[in-house]
Amino acid sequence: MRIQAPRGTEDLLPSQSHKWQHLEREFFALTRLYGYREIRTPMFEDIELFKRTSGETSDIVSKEMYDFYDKGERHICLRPEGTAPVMRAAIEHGLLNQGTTLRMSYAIPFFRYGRPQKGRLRQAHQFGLEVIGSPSPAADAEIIEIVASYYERIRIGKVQVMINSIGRAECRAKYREVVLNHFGAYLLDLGEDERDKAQKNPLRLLDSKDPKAAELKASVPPIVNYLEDEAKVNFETLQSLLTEADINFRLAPDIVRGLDYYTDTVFEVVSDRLGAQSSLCGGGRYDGLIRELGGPPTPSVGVGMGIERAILVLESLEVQFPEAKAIVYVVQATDDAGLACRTLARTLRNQGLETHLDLDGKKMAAQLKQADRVGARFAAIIGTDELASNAVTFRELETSSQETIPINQLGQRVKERL
RNA sequence: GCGGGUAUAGCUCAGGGGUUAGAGCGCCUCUCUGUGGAAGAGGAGGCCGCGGGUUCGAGACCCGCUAUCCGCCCCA
Repeated sequence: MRIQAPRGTEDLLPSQSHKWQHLEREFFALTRLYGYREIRTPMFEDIELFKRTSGETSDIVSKEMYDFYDKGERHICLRPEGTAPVMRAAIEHGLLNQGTTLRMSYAIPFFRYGRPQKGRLRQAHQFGLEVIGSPSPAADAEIIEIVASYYERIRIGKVQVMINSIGRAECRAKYREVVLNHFGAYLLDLGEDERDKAQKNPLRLLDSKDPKAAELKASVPPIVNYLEDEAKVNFETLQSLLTEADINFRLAPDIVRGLDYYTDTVFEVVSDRLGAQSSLCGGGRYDGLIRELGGPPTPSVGVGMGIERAILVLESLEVQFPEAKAIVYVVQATDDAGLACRTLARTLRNQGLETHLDLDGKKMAAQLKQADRVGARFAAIIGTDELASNAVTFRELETSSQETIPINQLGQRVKERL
């Protein structure tokens, strides 16, 4: 059988890579303005890292880890998310407690062993941001503001951010009981999945799509009614900061998120253009995570934004991506012009112009065809005639207009016409 | 991990037991010996996803596998 890409992985082809490059450029340019610096961590980690942070009963850990044993019998996991590795690195390299708030950005592949479908891959990619060391809701607001402004900047448009607060341990313990009591006897009517959730993490009953559960959850009092005083104040402050920043947000009592490490603020942005995998990005605060990993208690907040999903939305909106267009195609019209053509191509490249040259001794017509095909704007033609007068025929492909000019004026002429 | 659909040329897709498997687009050559796109003519290109089975005969029917799509679970 012919070897194909592993299940749930994708090749990024040359015709598509400009889209990714564009999104990456915009992401790092924008976040740099807020003081974020890129961090790169390994693609795989000791599996314990994720077991400790995401929670043994979370879906990611219990069934979606892409793990294996290496030749040294180490239990390795391809990272299923971005936050825990960054925190591990921050602790390991002593980035904490240096008297400043740490802001880090990253663009990474991550891996989850699930059943692929549109917008869900085994190897997917995300942009991530982490603000480490600030307990303030201003940090939450900053992250959300960046996310909203990023989606606007890449022309997904003005998005609505769904926010919620799930408080801390005390609040959640109380709220677990509230949810369980509320569902109470009806639990028996629900499906196996829902009963399983009730066992492991009752909060997750709230994002169930089961019709009966949906009916029941509508009448559960929202978790924000049970927040600790401080959590409550923070959540209110966050809302007023978002209002002040003109962010379009909505309270979403049913977003609870699948990872154990979240505290207080959780949020996500969804799109109706993504089918079942509707989440464009998700994030929240994780004040306990660093201590869980053996670091000093360090309140932090972060977000992960799906790259494939952003591109799916942009494609469905038919947004045009800036495309790297070939600029000049140097055409060798006669056999004696080889040296002149190669020299000209070098000169143009030294002037910063993308320049293509036929490698295979194709006929002139075929070279022009190539020029057309690679999307060149101009052809620069040299043959015996031009050679004699140190000239070049400068042709604009779209209009078919051409003129013969001194060869040393070509670079400037091209730049004038761009 | 569960349920359902799909798999034929580079791409989009027809063909539903019977000789040498088709179309459109794309590609190559020529008409056109220093000029791309248009038109015409010619041409190349298929383990019909993989493996097994039924049959005189399988691209077609059956089973398994793999991949992909849709939904569930879950999430980016």
